[in-house]
Amino acid sequence: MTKKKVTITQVAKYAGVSVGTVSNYLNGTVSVSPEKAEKVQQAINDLDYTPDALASSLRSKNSKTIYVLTPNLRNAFYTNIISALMEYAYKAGYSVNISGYEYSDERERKQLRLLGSCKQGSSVIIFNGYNDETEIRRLVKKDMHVILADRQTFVKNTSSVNYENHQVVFELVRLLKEKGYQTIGLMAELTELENIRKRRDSFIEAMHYYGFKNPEECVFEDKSLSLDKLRNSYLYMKWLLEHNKKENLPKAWIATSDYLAIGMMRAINEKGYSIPGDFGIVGFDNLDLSGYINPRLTTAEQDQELFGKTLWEVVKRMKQTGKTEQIVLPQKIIIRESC
Amino acid sequence: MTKKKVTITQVAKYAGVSVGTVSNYLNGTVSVSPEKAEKVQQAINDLDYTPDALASSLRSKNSKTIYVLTPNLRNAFYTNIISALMEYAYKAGYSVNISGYEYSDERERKQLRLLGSCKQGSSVIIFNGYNDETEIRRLVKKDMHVILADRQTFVKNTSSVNYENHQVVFELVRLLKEKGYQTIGLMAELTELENIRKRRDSFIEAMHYYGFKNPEECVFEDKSLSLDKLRNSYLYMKWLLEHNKKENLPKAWIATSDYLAIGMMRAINEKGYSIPGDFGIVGFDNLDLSGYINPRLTTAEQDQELFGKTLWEVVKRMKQTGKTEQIVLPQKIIIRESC
DNA sequence: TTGAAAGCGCTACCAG
DNA sequence: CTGGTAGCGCTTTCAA
Repeated sequence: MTKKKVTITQVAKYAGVSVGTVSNYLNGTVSVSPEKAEKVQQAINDLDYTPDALASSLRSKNSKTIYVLTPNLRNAFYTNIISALMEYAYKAGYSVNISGYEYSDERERKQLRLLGSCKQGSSVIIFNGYNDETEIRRLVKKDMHVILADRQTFVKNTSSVNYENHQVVFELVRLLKEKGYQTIGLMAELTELENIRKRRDSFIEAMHYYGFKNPEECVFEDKSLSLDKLRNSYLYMKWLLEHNKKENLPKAWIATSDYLAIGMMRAINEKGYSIPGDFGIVGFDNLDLSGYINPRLTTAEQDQELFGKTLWEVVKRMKQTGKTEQIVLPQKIIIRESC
Repeated sequence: MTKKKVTITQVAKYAGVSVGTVSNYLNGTVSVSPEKAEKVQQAINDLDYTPDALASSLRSKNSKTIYVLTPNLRNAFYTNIISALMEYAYKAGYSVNISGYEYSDERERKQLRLLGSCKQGSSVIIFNGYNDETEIRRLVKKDMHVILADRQTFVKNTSSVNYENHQVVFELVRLLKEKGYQTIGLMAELTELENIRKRRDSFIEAMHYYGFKNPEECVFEDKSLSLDKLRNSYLYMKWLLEHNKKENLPKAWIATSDYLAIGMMRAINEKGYSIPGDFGIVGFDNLDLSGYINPRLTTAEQDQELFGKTLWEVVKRMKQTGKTEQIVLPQKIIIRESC
């Protein structure tokens, strides 16, 4: 009872024309006479024909899918960007293929390797990632368009889209200093990630610059913080609060992501401390939620819609011109209640 | 300077065997003698060959990609489920193709139509959605395996995975009654979505059952609430608070999603009211964040990891047996501080 | 403009 | 077990 797949050949036969004509009609590569066109359309309707995208791109070496490799889909930061990207892709008839590597570099390399079996000319967007230069070069050599997103590493013949991460940290430190905080701590995730490392380094620089002492000792980082951030930062902060006198902890905190900040806030709240009274907190990302929690979170906004849009534009331009480009997007500090 | 794509033919030539042998070696369909195997592997390494997935599935009519159609990626509910699914898919060498339809039924149909050009035998997972029966039937007719997720609509020859939405609402109403709330309101999104409608209907039933009067008047629903939930529920609640005396509003609220609940909480907070003192709130979903906000949100948990896993199992079973199945997953109420 | 024919890179089948 | 060969469904020459 299984209906046989309708092919272009059948359509051609039904319409009494050649497959070439049907193909031309479908793609508009060459114009087709009105009568034939009508017959073909009729056949398509009658037979309920849909072109096979696979066969099409096999032959035409031109795939309409964008591959996205991301740490995971559990972080709104990525999903917002990808959403925006998908939006543009959709309008242009592209589809988006997503995979996650859960912050494992081994796994990332594996996925990258898998991508090697996709059509040349496909676009590949890689979020963060590390220790992957070799695999990336493989892809580039296979003529894929790779775009490095939200990371600093530079690989030859790839494009990149990033947020500015130096100046914004300086501004954050200055803001906290101006608000009167005498000590500032940095709560940071896994520093193998380039942009987090950048924020860490800039933090130390800025602290020196603004006259704080021993900034190195104010950096709190932990591998656990890159996974299940909410829970682990909560646990970490809770531990800090239980094992230190309040006076010995920084009065203000910069968290390298809003998730971290929110987890910390929970721990601080539970201990009976107030924000921003006892501790000031600023985050990074400006998640949708960050303006709705209590107190509302001060954070460095990274415009994700813009990022997604930029990504799409780079994809398109690379297809057209084959040229790579490096783009740096600004961050903006959103001052709310938490510091 | 562009490197020509390495094909199976070249590998065969280089290794001094036939393409068939290389294919057999690669797929393990038929065993290959050790010497030949070694030669082939050598050739693969030397030439840096990667099989073309497209050509492979064109020929074998067996695609290893799962298509997911979701309202969007901005809701952690979906992304958590998809994350879990991706995890299983990844382990089995499948890839996941995601598109969003932004809650537009027209757009959903369009995407569904596009999916028609994918390989027969592919799996398609559709989250929510409505007015799409015709397109779904088309896909089924083309021998695709379609799985309806988180929706009640039944279409012949499709599988489905859902949460139980009737009993859980009864339990919620009972919980609030037992906590002493005299009036309960329901804050609900767009009711074209089957599961939301189900919650609404169950709410009215449950309210009657537990002796509340005029439950129909306690239903607050608005189309705006399905998009940008956080902001729009905040705005809606703010409006309600400004245009009604506190005594005239329900003392307890059931929101059909945590996002809605969080937006409402913000509005209540801003007005200077306390939770759960002045208003009790319960949500639906149990987002990661819901246990970390202030006050911690009581909510009906829908185990998203389990949902994703179930989805994957259904995909696999459909591929193996071709049989469809209907699965209903339980919800669990997580009692925290907000009521 | 149109039809015929030659593949895209791979798997499946067949004979040996 | 192996090599040869016929396609999967489509696009793209190329002549007509």
